Amino acid sequence: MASGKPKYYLTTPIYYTNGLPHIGHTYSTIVCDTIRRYKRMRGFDVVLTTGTDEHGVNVERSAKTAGVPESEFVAKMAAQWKALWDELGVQGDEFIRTTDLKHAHTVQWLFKLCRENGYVYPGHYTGQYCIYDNAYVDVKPGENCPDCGRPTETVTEANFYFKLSAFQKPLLDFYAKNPKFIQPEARRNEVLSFVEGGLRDLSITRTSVKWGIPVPGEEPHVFYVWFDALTAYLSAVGGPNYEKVGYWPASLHLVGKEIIRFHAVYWPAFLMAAGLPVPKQIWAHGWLLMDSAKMSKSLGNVVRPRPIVHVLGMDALRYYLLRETVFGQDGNFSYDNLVVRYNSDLANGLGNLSNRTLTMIQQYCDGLIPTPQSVDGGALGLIFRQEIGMITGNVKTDERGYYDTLQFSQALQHIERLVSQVDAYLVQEKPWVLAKDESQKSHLSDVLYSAAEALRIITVLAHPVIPNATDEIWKQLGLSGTPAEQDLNQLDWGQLKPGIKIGTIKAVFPRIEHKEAVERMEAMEKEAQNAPSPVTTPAPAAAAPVAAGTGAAAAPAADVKIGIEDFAKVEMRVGQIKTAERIVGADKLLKLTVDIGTEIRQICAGIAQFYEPEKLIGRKVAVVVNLAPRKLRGVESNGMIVAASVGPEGRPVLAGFPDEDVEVGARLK
RNA sequence: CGCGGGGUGGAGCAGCCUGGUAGCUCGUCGGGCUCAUAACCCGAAGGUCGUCAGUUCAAAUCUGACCCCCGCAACCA
Repeated sequence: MASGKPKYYLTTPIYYTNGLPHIGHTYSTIVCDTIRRYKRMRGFDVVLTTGTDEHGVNVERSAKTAGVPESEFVAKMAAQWKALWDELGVQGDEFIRTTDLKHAHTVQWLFKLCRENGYVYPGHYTGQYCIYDNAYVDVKPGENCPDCGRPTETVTEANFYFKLSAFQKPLLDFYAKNPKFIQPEARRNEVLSFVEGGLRDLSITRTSVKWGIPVPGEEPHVFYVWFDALTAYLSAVGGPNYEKVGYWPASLHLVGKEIIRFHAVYWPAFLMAAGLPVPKQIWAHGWLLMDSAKMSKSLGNVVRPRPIVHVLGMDALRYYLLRETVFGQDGNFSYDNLVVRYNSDLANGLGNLSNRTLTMIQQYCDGLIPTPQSVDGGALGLIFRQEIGMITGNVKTDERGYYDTLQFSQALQHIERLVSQVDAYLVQEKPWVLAKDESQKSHLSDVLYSAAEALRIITVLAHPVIPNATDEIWKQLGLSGTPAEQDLNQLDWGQLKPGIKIGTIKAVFPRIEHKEAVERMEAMEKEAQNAPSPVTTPAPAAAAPVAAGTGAAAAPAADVKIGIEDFAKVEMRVGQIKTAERIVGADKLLKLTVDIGTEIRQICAGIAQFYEPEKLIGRKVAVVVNLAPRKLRGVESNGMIVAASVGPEGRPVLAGFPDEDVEVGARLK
């Protein structure tokens, strides 16, 4: 560890293990891995931490559903997260689990420091608690649970508070002194206005939860989410011994925009309270939005990384995620686009260039890198020198390049341009013509040397994003070592040594038929969604999930079977709509009165966008009659009209009885 | 006055912070080349940069107002 290199510590979010990774988590992680690789090549001593957040009620509940102890449940989940990162070529240096012992020690230590400094005090948390879901919900007293609709109770529990309110000014001062602390700027403004609006103290422990890190000497208190999870960044690099290990404070926490507040407000406040150094920068990236229309009709339109990796390879996924969206902004994900990018940029672009260059060296130069008359590279060399500067910056002049500023799409666009330049250069110089003329021998050598040198530089530049393919090209060029070992500070035209014997030529990005590729990925995705969840399956046959590599599955608890006795609890009857009217100010809701045989009920239904109220009168529908009443838009609703949810947008279609005239009040079984 | 994102040639996007030739991928049309992964290169057609007003010598870019679209939340029991 002791090296003269500057240290760089970066982190992905610590992912919650209640579910399995989807494309969004993959995005965060791949970005971090790319930064890590880049910084390494830049001469930094880099540590990348990722990991899993494994505590809390949700895990408690999922484990119960799966019928396994919490520790077993999270161990399996964590193993799957880790396995996926390996498949994606992510080089995590630390994988921290919040159930790790060293993490527990760090959290307890941080708590102790905060408490000693007077920023922790015992208090009571009062909130609305859903006893059915076993969780606090964010509603007013008297309102029902937003998840299950059942009544909530006002519960008060003892817990410890963190004096966040004391940090409003210190935080604002800190933001002012470190204007780049929160990136991008839009997010910074958001956080600023949040903090300026005043900060309330934060409850950081629970007694209603068991699955958590115990608060020493204060059992049954356990630490609550953020105080636990955020601290993982610190426990990964030494915890209480952070000074000895030497990587704290973090250079960069990369997070999704939805959790910026916790990282930019709570986390620095905790650290300030403990008297510890705060991280240098928080970068919030955007979301990957799905064009759900095309994905799958079933509601789970979650895209997972594995099918893509299986069909196109991990480099393709990495490349696509970084090339297609502007870092920091929201982006779109689509299989169509992915395959188009793969074919145009990777197969036809870099892959083909590598192939044609090497083939010519093989054919015209006996497979040896030719000796040029001079190594300055002429016009092409000039362009390359410029572009190297734009992409990687220049340490000497302290200029920052696209990679340094996390403008990955720009960096890659410039690399593409270089590929294109070399293709044009080849067409212009026509080495295949020169090869037929003995007197052009030295010119031919110049041209093919330049092409090979260009390829070598491109390989180095692209390596942080597409590590596999660039390793392969490097080998095919006959070079020793790997692109990762190249020093980006020294990268320049003319460093390729003539006379090297090239390796075996092989397509690095074989072209793929568009339709077939998309179909294969969609089919795999679908299959994965239908597969039983590896953890929820009772009596896990030890074998499957981790090794099989098909572990992608619906979130646990999604496919739990119920017995007939559970179904019998639901009472559905035939009802006839008597009146129907729109509710003022509500786009989706209709207020209906429905005759269910024994009485006439008022029921709200979210179908206003698809059904005219007048046309509903007299219609017979299926009604769930024993549902707890709930107020919607201020209007009481006593039951539910049964409807099918059609299409990706979930358009409601009322269930009905077309075959026979049924009697109002008849029970559905 | 709920929060946020966006409206740029046929499609999908970049450029906007740091005003000054409107760029990329796909598609279309024409040409070239044959080393290469039906690839690659060159050229062409196609854009009032949502609307209106303002600032400026100069606006896709800055300011203001407005119109429209999309997420989330509310209202889908």
